[in-house]
Amino acid sequence: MALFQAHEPAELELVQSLKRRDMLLSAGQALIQEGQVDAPLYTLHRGWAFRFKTLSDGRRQILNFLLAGDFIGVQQKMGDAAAHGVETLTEAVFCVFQRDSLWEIHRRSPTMGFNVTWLTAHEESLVDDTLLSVGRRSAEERIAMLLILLFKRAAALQEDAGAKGVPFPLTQQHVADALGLSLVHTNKTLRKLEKRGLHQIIEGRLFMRDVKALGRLADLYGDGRPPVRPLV
Amino acid sequence: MALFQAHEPAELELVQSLKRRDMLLSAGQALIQEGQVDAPLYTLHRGWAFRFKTLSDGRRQILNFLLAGDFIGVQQKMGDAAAHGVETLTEAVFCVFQRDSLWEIHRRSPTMGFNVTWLTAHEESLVDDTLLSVGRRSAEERIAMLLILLFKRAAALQEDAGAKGVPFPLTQQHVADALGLSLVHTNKTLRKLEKRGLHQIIEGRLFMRDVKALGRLADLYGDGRPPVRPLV
DNA sequence: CGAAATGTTGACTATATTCAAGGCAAGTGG
DNA sequence: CCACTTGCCTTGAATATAGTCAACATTTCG
Repeated sequence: MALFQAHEPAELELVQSLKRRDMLLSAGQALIQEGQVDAPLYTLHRGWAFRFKTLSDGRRQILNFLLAGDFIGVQQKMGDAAAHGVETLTEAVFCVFQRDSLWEIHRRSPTMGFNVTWLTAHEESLVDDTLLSVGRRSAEERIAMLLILLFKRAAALQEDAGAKGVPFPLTQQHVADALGLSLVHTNKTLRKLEKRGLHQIIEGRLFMRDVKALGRLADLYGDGRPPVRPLV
Repeated sequence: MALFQAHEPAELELVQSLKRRDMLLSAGQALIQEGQVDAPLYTLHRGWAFRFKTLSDGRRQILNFLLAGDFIGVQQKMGDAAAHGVETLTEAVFCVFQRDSLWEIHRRSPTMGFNVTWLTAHEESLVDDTLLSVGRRSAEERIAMLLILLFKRAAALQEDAGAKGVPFPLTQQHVADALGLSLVHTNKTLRKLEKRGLHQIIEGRLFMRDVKALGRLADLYGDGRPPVRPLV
């Protein structure tokens, strides 16, 4: 797949040797509980998931969405409690690594170690983007931004996203929780943009009807296309 | 200093060999411009700074605050434009590395490479925390959270923070931009908490007057004490 | 000393939240 | 097969939190 770098056989072997097993979860299942100790490392092979945090009264913030190729669990140190939960949005397959694989990767392959750093930094930059949205964009702008970013990420994983759209497995509650909005306001804003002909969500698929207008709304720099990335 | 891990002589040497020079900036100076290409890597040795992003109409979001020991610039790939700016809050000393040091660190010391990954992941978790605040906490709660977190971080770098307070070089505009609030609302909320006796800011120093009440307000789990960390 | 940056406060407004009610589609059990 | 529940989407009305505007005080700094 064009999104991912080609890797040396030795690197692939290394990763294979650290891999424990595959894990299949159905939609809406928890992969990591908030506060869980010593959660393993994962990569997401297929499907969608998200990382989140909650306050004690139940308010939830989605930190980012996870798509194929995302690496999960670098944040917590060994022996630490997970600072965030991870839950699936669709049926999803994860590749499970034991906790100390992070160290093994660094020890046995500087290249792969570097890749892990890069992946981690890249994920941070996604959270940075969301923080800018949630802190400084209006509801309309936030939604425009989210649609563009998710569309681009999902489109990088498939062929003809323009015509067939991309999967959009989020409920409006997920959108609200990702953008720091209430469910009701999210619904109204989503409807407004759809009525203006900017996008459509039909049967769980997202279609971009006016990317330019959405981009203007979101004040998006650059093409927003995800960079080519390493795969662990 | 108790906050930082002890390192092997070989590791210290490696870092020294990659170091280009020291750099002194006065307060309010830009270290990295948003969009700047091929910015070097830095560590912050002394002083305070912050990372931020702006929208084209000037709205600004502060992503996080940087204190002594923080590593700067891992996010951008070689040849990439910086996705965020960095600016000093106080006079500050930075240690400058050339751009490819990141790779050299990984190549020449798996341990230090691992540390860089850890540091990057840790910084992400700070942004995660802020995103939770900005997305789901009220203005009062956000401010309580920010005060606690900055206090703990600053206190870890000095002796008797309880009595003498910690430096607090932020203007109210910085607080507003970090929390996604307007300047006026930030001012009013800050005054409200101060009148309730939760904290005081006097001559650029922050004093915690009722940490428990602040913690309750912020819905803070754990002790919020920053973990022991590697130094690069 | 004067200018510029920062902090403070009140009045007004707007964006977004909460509350409430209802619709639709899918799944479940009798 | 049909009533019933459940989850998700939709909409209007009332409310609240936070934003904007404006004016002035205070501090900092050249």
